[in-house]
Amino acid sequence: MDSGPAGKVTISDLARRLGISKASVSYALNGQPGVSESTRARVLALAGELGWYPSSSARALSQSRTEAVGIVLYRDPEQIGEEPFYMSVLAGIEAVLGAHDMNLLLRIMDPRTVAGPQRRDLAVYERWAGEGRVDGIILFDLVRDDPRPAVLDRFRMPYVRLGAGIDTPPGPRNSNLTVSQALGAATVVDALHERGHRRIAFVSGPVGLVHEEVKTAEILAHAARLGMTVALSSSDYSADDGGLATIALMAGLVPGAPEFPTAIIYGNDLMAIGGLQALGRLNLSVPGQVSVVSWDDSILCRLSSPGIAAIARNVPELGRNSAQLLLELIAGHAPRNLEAAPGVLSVRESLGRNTF
Amino acid sequence: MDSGPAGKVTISDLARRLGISKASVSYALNGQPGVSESTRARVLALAGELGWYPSSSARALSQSRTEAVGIVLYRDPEQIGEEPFYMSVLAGIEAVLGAHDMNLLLRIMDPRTVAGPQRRDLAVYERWAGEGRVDGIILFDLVRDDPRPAVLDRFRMPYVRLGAGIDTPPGPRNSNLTVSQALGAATVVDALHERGHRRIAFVSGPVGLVHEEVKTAEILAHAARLGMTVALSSSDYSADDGGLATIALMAGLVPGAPEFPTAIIYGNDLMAIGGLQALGRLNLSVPGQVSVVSWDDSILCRLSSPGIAAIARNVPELGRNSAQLLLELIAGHAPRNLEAAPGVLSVRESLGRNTF
DNA sequence: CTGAAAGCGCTTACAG
DNA sequence: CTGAAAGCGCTTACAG
Repeated sequence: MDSGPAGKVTISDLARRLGISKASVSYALNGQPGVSESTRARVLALAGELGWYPSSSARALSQSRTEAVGIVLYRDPEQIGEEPFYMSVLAGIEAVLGAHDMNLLLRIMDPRTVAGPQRRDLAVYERWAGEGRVDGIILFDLVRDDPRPAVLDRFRMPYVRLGAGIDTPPGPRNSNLTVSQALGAATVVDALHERGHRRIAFVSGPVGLVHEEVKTAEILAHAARLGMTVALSSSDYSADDGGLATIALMAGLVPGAPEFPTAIIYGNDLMAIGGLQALGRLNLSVPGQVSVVSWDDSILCRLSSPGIAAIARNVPELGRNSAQLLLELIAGHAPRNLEAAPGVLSVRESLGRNTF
Repeated sequence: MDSGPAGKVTISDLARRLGISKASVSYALNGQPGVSESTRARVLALAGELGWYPSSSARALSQSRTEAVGIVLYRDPEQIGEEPFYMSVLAGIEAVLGAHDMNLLLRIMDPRTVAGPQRRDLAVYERWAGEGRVDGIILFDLVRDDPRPAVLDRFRMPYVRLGAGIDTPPGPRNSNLTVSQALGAATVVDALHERGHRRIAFVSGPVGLVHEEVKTAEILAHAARLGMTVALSSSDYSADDGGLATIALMAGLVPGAPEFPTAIIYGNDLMAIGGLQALGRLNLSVPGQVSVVSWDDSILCRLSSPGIAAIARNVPELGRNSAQLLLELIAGHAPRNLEAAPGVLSVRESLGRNTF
């Protein structure tokens, strides 16, 4: 009920005013043994009265714990804004972190403002780790030969890989939230096969992203088992480029011809949206002549007309699980992998029977 | 080029190995005067070799600067994921913060898990300020009699209000990024008036949000000047609730009747989307019988069919400007207000002539 | 130009 | 149960 500090209230202030030592104050405030209950009560009362808060820097310095977790989003900010995935997974992460009074340090970096061949985000990871600014890190968008784990390992910084392949082993200081792309691939390819599609196409996200490469491999494998053929293309996850990839894929092909894909799978929702528009420009009807399926569901797929069928994953749950894994690591528990629940197919108008 | 620290390298390590004092090392590392150039060079070389990084906690403790800025998003996480506004403004903020090596501390809190009448986010602001965890804060979603400024003022924590009314004065330790809703209201109401609309409706966001209240007042004022009438409703920014508000607004009204609004303005894109679907369910054609305009533009408005006309603001710029204002405050400059550029109307199919 | 020392606000063995 | 002291890793007057 005081009118506010004219400067920070410290445990020294509390100790002085109570005529006891800083140590006793600290024990009392932290619920540690070593003080009588009456002393503890007096300390807590005065702390409340004076509006004492522990200095996070002082605590971090003496405990080597910052109570913060870091995430770097290395993606075109414009895309990040349009793709609901990121905010949803962040919200899931935050729900768990907040419940444990942990803070999220977020960095959004635009890869396009790059000069050299080096990823600019590496410097941020190195700095955060070197400065001891965070207690752990969650890694998004893993790529083949990802350079980030080595940097973090060097500093003994705990981390979780979100969306690692199911065969990724946990390390000495890192767990993985694994995603089985095989199940997703089977779901979507089966759905197309059932509807009579025999020649399909897959427009993946950026080459190099592990989960996109695995998706591609799994789609190829599952389609081959069912005697289907797959045309491949890749794009940068944006709607515009997804449209371009679609045009490159379909240009010059005659509907009904043997090499004409009767269904296209897109690696994310934005590319599916762009693809849908491109198909319209090519005068191809969806789903009349071409079916469209997105690998991720979102409001965009629901809003589109026709609505876009999609593999729906529980994205906030992805976030919650990875945060949980990281908190365990930070608490000193043994690393472990956790497998994310597979997505289910949301059937919408863009998915139809092959009519050829 | 070392193989990595088996523990943190400190300035004491550097001082010992070079046979000089910690003070000299510190001066050398920070580009301060007080060391010879040759000593400085030796220190920098060794620091590089050993992979030294300053401890952020130690620095924060001795400088009372955390190099972090805080933001609390107190909104339904699901909505946040769907609405591109938040990620876009965060990306803009990050662009400026990152360029100044500042970090963003983000908290996403779900207001629905509330128990009492008190806003749960207040505790986070108080804690961040009390613990000295951030150097400044950006406030989103200002409400009437917003309790947050008082909390921050009490701790002398610098802050910027994003989207304050143009008449909000800067305080001793806070600047404002103001938005002129009058210009937006004039733009949209004029556009409707020109197209022959005389009775319109406005579905605002949550009552209590300052910018929604101001939007309402400005729309009413401008419409009155033009001899138009306005029916009012409010909703919670979600698509579903925007649909419900629309139904409540239009139910029982006969197209063409004097009290039938021929155009509806929505406070954000999600409500406009939901409203559009609701109008469809009411068998009202857009823009044949009702025109629709959203106060914020996004990919959702572009994707919708019919496309939704919208007031397009430069959202990342909003973020960049507010971050800039906050960095100035943190650097000790005088508070000031900055007025955001007014939005321009993106005309799309949902905006048509009044046919009654 | 350089070093010894105090201080930032906490935590944590270590003696009484 | 309580206090005096050292330490976390920096910065910054203050003497030489």
